[in-house]
Amino acid sequence: MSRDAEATKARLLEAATDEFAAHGIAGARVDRISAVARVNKSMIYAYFGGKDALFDAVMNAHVTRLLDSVPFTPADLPGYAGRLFDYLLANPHQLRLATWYRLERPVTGIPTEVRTSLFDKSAAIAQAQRAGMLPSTLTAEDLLVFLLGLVTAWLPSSPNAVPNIAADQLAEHRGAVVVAVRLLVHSGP
Amino acid sequence: MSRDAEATKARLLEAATDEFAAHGIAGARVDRISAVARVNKSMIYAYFGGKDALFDAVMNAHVTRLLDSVPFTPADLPGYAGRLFDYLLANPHQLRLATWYRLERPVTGIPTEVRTSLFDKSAAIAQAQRAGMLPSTLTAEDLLVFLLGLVTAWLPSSPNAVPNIAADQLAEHRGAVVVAVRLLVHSGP
DNA sequence: CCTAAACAACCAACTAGTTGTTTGTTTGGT
DNA sequence: ACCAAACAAACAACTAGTTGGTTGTTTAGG
Repeated sequence: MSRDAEATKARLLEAATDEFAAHGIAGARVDRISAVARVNKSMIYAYFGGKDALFDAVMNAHVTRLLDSVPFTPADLPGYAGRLFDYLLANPHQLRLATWYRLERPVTGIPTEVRTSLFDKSAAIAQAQRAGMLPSTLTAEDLLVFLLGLVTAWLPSSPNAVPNIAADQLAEHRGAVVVAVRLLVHSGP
Repeated sequence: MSRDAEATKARLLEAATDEFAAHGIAGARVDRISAVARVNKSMIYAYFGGKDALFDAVMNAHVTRLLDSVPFTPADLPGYAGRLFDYLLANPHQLRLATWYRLERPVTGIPTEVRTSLFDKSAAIAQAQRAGMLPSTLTAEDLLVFLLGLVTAWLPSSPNAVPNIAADQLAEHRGAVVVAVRLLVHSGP
């Protein structure tokens, strides 16, 4: 158990996740991360390269985990919204990290992984619309973005100053999210 | 023009707004603020008390300005959504400041001013529902939060990793936002 | 099987620069 | 002459990143 590079890297990543999710890039402290991970600070620079690169590593890990944890189902958008809501509720770091990224990385733009993912989802919705399985009241892009907006509306770290309520109380709004998305995709009678 | 306390305070507030909106509380630099405002650094402490208090001053100014710039119309929620969208598009600092606040002030909770504002709006929606002017498919609270989620969905600094597009391109989505809110409040045929 | 060189993992201490905040003094208007 | 407004300079605390050396693990030669 003593000298395990992979285990050390993992401990650093875990501690970094908590630290970055709590304080963002500028607010995070390298010393705190290494202290929590019980690893010498210099290992961060040996394994990841630096503070910013460590944040990128944390971010990438979370993005890939989200993307293949919640499969996209263009034929069942309300169901997708519900599952995405569940995931974000169970992984509260995800949204905070994403929000920090959006605020503190205005230049970099969003990761290519996410970009292509959004592009693919949008294309899938557009195809479903052409097939008549989804209404064309809204464009595919709008529909996707609004779905995300509805899913994140109740969750903390949304820009909307919604009261920060406990996780079990948040869960009560899952049904409403699904209903709202259904209203968007069942437009008309 | 030289010795005007109010003018210096205003210059500091303006510079602080840009700085905090760009970098948040932890990332903001007091030196940059005073440099941009062309005011000695120590005046920040004389007039506001410190970095955090300066952020609060900036935040309060923006909140009150937003609240009495965009009147709430419970009978016309799509219209309200459109006007709110316009305001946030014209004042890009607003959403960034609000998001920084949410992320970096987890303890404080949201300002009471905002809290009561949300409470009042929610109550007004509930009353309109009882009067039969709005459907009761969703609770008043859900309806309000989803409206905010839809309005902010396309805007930058939303947690959703939506491509950062130019302001004039964003404006093209205004119509879609209004339509989406209309779908929520015109449930059924 | 043994041992010593080679290597990887790890650490304590240090550096150079930055940060928010304070203090003592100077200046300008009335 | 008075006092608020403004400033320059200094301070103590903190921060990301580095360095030289130490310790455990692997491996090659006998």
